[in-house]
Amino acid sequence: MKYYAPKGLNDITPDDMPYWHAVESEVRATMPVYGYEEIRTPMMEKTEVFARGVGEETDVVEKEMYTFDDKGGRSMTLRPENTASVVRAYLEHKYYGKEELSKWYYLGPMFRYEAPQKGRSRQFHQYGAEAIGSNDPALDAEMINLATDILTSLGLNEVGLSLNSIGCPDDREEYIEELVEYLNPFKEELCEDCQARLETNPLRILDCKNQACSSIVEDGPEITDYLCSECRDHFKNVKKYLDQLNLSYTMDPNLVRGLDYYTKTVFEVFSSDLGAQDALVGGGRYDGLVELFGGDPTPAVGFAGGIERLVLLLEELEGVELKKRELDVYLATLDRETKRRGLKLVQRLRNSGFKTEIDYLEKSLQGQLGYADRYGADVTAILGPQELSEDEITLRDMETGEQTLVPLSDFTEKVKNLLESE
RNA sequence: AGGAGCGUAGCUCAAAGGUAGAGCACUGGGUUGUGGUCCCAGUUGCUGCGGGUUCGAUUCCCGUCGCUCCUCCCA
Repeated sequence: MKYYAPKGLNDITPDDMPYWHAVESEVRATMPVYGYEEIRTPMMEKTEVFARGVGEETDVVEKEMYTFDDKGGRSMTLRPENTASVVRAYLEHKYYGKEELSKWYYLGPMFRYEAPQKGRSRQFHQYGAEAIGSNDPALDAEMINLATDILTSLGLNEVGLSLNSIGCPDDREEYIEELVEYLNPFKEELCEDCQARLETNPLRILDCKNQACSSIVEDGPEITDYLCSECRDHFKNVKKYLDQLNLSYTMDPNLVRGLDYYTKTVFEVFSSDLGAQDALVGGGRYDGLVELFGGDPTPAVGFAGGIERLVLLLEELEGVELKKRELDVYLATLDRETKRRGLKLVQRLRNSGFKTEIDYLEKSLQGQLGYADRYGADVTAILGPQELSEDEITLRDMETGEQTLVPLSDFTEKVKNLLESE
């Protein structure tokens, strides 16, 4: 084979498509129920949108962006996530003046340059929601409710919810100081990456999976102990609302998320049935992002979920109902003349909305019936020279094998009757 | 970026330093124009690519390309 799709960019073939459609239609059905409208932003932005929005020190910006110069010499980047773009669009179209609370959802491809593995590819797909304009902790709870609703509606019940609050920037500053002070004596025991993080981004040490690092962190200070009264109160209420909604969660003091814009509530939904990449959904509040992009201070909260990972789970799940190609009618023809007449009949059936197929492989009648059977045709119409000479056609009920000869003039009508009597 | 594994028929997978196999699928026949089950027969391969060792390599060695999983982080 000479040509392959580029590494990490995958085809979604017709075999996979039923799962994708299941996810996409669930998203499109559920989002409006919670009051979210769709927004579509471009698949690329000027690089600074992500560099600034997501944060210069993040893994995503530091090493995972697909960045290139366009012909005008502008640095462009394929979107690695969608929140920054949505906020940019929110400000660009001045939605702050149009509505007090913007509730939007999206669905589409994202790009990150990483080594592909199970549940991770360079082009991947996310669905997500953003609510811009309210700091109500009930909205955080709604967001989590929405995210889990989509998963459970798809039949995934075995998922976990991790929750934390990383407070406001002031809280974090204070906490980071404490954290660094605590970690400094252990500096030599930390992994190389974390030794660097101690300088650049100490919070990221919390979610380092290195055994040594995590056991050191375990006995260290927890950020929730450093929240200001407002943030503490906010978080307390988020939890209260979650209880109210019967959404169970696990507190994870080390959950800090990889993107810089988060404030207060952060959460992840994961599945133990996935491989190493077990996060299905990630999200949180980002009260500072709108302001960072030049707008008035505007609180916001959102989440994003990965479609590939969902599809992986759905494929393993029994009882997901999938609509495969399935025929209503197959029209068998036996020679050139009957094929010619048959095409017209097929056109008529299709215009009436029946899924209809005719032979293009020069199969024998036996072969054609086999094909009809394989694709689940309810009725096979047989048009041979015998039928044609009498202006008739044979209708075969594929379930019973019963055949009737009907006048060509009544064809569509008779097919319709047969299908309806099923 | 580093580590591990794997590339054999359309698919799933065997084999073994000496003629490359099975199941499924496909085609034909049993049924001159009748599916599902059954029986019989048939088609299918640059064994990823390049080099080396050898009388002989698909097998052993080296390289290369591709895929997969893992480390890190995340969707």
